[in-house]
Amino acid sequence: MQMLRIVLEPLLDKALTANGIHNQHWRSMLVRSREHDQGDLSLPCFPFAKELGKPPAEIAQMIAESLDSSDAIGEVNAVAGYLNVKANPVWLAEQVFLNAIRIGDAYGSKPANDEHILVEHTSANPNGPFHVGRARNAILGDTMVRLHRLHGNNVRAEYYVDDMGKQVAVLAWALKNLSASDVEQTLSDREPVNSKWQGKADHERVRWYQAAQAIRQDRADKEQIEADISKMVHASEHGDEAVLKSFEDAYQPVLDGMLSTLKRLGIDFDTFTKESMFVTNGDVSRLMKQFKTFDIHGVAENGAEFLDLGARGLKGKTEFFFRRGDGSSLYATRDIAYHMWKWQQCDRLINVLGEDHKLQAKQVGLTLAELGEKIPDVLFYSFIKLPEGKMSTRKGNVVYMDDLLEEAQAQAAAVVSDIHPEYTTEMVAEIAEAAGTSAVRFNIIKVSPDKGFTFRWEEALAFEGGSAPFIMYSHARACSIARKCAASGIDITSVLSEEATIPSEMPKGLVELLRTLCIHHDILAKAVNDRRPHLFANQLLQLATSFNAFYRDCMILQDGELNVFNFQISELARDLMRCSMEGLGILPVEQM
RNA sequence: GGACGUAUAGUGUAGUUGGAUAUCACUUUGGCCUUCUAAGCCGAAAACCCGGGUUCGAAUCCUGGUACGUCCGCCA
Repeated sequence: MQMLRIVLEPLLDKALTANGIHNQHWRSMLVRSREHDQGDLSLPCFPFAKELGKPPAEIAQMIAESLDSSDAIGEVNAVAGYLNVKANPVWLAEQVFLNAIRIGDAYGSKPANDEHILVEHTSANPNGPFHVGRARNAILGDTMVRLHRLHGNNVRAEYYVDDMGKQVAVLAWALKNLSASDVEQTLSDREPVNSKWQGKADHERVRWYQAAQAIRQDRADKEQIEADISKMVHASEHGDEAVLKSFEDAYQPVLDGMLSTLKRLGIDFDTFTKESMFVTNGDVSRLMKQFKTFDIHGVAENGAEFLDLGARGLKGKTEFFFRRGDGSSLYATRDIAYHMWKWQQCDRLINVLGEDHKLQAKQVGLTLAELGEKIPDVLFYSFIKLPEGKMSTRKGNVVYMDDLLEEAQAQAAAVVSDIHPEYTTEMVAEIAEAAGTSAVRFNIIKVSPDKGFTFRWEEALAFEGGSAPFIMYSHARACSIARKCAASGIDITSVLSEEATIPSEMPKGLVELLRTLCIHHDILAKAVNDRRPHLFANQLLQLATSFNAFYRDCMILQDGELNVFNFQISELARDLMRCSMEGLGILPVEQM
């Protein structure tokens, strides 16, 4: 609780000095109380024991007794060697009314500061529909974008389009050379496209890609095919505009299909940057020339070139190849050109990458350092697998995001119409869509990114306990109260601007809500700075839980009588829930 | 083989710049709707991979194992 810490530290400093403790190390020992019932901040006094020659319990007691009082401090106690300080609930309520808990908005409409942040995420090859594994990147990335905006930063969400190289070439070759019947014949042993997704280009065109992959292995003229594809790859890497255009015609509808899936999850991008740009504008060849001048530059037998990053501390395979024997560039080379370009337009750079990119990111980082550039922050995440094992389109062991969202919507609709038979079909569909997509996002974001994750339908579609609908429900309940007040003829605007009397005695649920409100911003800052969005997801669950406790203990409208203070707190909490939900991509519907 | 990451109740998960009685949810189980939305609330049971070390104090740090994941392409 930062706001309490600011008040407490000078008082503690004085009390500690008075008791003969002079080193300043204690500041880092003052931590959030582990025993929530005991306090908000705690100071373990064990390290002072040696210095003072007294038992820790006694020292804690001495400090407690010599601590000056303050409006901010409610209780001070010394237990088992710990000095516990609890904030005064009345003071917390004052802080809340003074707007100390305000956070920004998730749409970045009015950034509070001038720090420009570029978040690059997703950047999936445009060759097929998203499965839930690939979607972890998009959900993490979009959440980082939203949380940074909530934190007041100026953020750009960027998708790096892999518009050259072998994967796109294979897709382009297939669309040009294979008929629909060729494709269906080749893939006769696989599941057909779900009829629901017919006409959605990511689902349809991936069949061409898959058929081409099969044909490249088996067909009699496979060497000719390979040569054709190589020729296209080679041309693209030398910036051949006709070939790049044919690639674009092949992948763009696929990419559009993929983006419509993300759109359903509330995920948008500000800019799309094509990889080929760095070839056609000459950045890549300039970069390769510059690499030649480095003292860690090396040449292989066939003329391929590399940097020996072993000299810069890289372990294992230390040669980082940036140029093939035929003179063309590699993906990583272009990635470095891309990073230099990105650094020209932001103060901070965040890349969201799967753990399979760790080595590559290390190589890019070391090379950027060699070039005198800054190194980007990277948010790595571990993969999502299925109970049957690794997700693989080839083996048919895959769950498409489109299918998951449909199922989530359907199951949510069943719950809504069960609870509220009086709702119209349209209302049910709308609420179910919000609850379903929000639940899918939340179930992925609430888990620490570095933790492996096994996708299970029953967990992805859980709508109780620690889920998005649980949070949405608390918020909807707050909305319902406000509606009820308005309906009973209360002038909401004037009531909210009244100066309410803060009660000196508060029920437990109210105190808990105030304490939760007052650490909300601290947790947001930590989640953003440490790139750990799940911390904020857990805080939002805590906020919803605290609101439920407040709802239990504090009546707002009773026998037609409005409790102004309770209503103001309820509305503040409601607003904080709403913008926090938007920060995680949960839709704050007002009625459920 | 080498590098990196992960290991917490039956299940999933939080907590790791060392600190108290280890968080939350699901499951199991006992209660609460004639009062602002019960997708809710209150209670019970249940866990730090194994061995050593450092420390007043270790889930957290060091070390040695074990299990799982990822990488070790002139692919992207």
